[in-house]
Amino acid sequence: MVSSGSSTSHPADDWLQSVWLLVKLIPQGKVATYGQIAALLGHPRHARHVGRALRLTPKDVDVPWHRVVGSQGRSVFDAGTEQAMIQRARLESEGVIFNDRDRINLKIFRWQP
DNA sequence: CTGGTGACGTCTT
DNA sequence: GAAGACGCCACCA
Repeated sequence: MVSSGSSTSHPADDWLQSVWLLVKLIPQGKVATYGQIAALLGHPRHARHVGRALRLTPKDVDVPWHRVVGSQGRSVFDAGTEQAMIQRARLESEGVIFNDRDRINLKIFRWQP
């Protein structure tokens, strides 16, 4: 059966699937960075593409995107935006502590596969 | 093809 | 430590 590329699978889709799959592995109460996800997938300099993949995540796919933050343990969203507040609320409800400067201590909360 | 853009990261001031 | 410049690369007008 299908051996070579299924007409329905596009290289870009493969990337999206890989990102979603990995992000799903982040346990509750832990976070990962975009760069970390990219590196784990074998593409150290594709942090932005991880973000793109998460942005394209369909609603019917359950992916804990809120557990992915910037390299400084800070949300990449501007404070005040809907996304930023949802992310913070969900993380805090999982036990993640935010700094007085809205920062997460990666030494403690970073996911280590 | 060229240029602008983006759920990022790193280096330099 | 904050802010700006660059780097990276897929995508789109």
